[in-house]
Amino acid sequence: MRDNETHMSSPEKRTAGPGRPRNFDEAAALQSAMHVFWQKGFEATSLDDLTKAMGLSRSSFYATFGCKQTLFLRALEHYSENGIRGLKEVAETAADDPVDAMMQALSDPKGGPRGCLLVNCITELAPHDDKVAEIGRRHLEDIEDLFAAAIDPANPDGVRDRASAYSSLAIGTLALRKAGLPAERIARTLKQARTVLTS
Amino acid sequence: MRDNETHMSSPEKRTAGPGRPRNFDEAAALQSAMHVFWQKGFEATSLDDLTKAMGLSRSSFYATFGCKQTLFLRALEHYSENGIRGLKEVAETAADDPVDAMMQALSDPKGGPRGCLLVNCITELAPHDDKVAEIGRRHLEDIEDLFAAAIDPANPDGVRDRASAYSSLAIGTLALRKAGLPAERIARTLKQARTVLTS
DNA sequence: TTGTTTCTGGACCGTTCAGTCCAATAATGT
DNA sequence: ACATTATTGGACTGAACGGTCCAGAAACAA
Repeated sequence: MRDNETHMSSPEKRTAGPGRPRNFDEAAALQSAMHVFWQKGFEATSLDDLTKAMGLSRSSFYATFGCKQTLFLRALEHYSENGIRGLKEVAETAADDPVDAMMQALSDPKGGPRGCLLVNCITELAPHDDKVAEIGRRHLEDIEDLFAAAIDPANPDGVRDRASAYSSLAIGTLALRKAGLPAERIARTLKQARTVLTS
Repeated sequence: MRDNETHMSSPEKRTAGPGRPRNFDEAAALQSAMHVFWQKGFEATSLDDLTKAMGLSRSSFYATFGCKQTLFLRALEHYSENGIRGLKEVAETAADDPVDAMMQALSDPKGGPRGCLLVNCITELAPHDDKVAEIGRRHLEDIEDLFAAAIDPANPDGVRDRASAYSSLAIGTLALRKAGLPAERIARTLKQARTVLTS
């Protein structure tokens, strides 16, 4: 993505009528694409990577998703929605210490060493791509909101700043993971920092 | 960088002798290259970008630096050395509260919204490139060492974990910056978190 | 079956990429 | 001045990129 204004050919709306129906699941394809972007980043992901992972021909790809950039943004939205919903569930499930549970979930995401797709994309693209920055900002704010809601209401001092600190801390550990530092040490760090930040 | 094993043609050692001397400063060229990588990342930086910024012809470029990948690694090393030295100076200068000074410096680096070159590269490349991961790991550990040394010796409990928490926190805020969150809010968050983490 | 509509694979296009190569040039020692 | 050596710019290469296009196959309604 070297340029903000891409060709952006939009997928023509096809009238539903008689004729061959598509034999792939658009949502599943989107999910697959998301995983590729997650693993390789935007620039390093080629159309061959995408079509192969999605099980689509190039034609179907462009007819359905328009262009790489459009698909990418949809994948980011998809990731964000799923991630925030999952994080909310984590907080609700671990009602005894939702903040700690959220920190663990953020720091050790299901994506494994791939980290958080949106944090990756913020780092790679946000400074040069407004749309990515926008989605990223909203994602981060959603996370902060969840932290703010999970913070013990008996300790309401500087809730917003503490929520921000929690998410920054968790996000920061992703870089440590990616650099190859042992997960065990990171978890311990997080645990310790959390007990201190609570007070 | 789609592949770990690149062509890696090494720059032939030129015997010093009579003949035209090079009329550019290798260190300055390296510095310029570093800034380009810092701004655009590895993948998005083309050789034209590099040669233009460095003021070199393609021939001189390859004769001097071998290949893009090699230059890149040298730029990372250069950045790390400079950064760690600068951070150490920050800590020594602000002797009253070196931890706070370091956090500020890390969170609001001279690179501005570009964040930290090494954190960017860890995010973009470390999972697929061992050498980058190695340099990044060392950089992060150096930062942690500086924090550990700066922590009040009257409070020696869990020094290592606290140092790790400080750097994670500072590094995490870089993502917030890149996503476009206002610097003022981030600084406030950091300040508040720091006062709590000290206790 | 026939007609219609949509999907599919692969060929194709123009651009850009990292890297190579060479004739011309410029700075040195003698 | 001359021979020597390294630098320089720019042309070039082969591969990979994102995106387009089309002929044919496949699935529906009738």
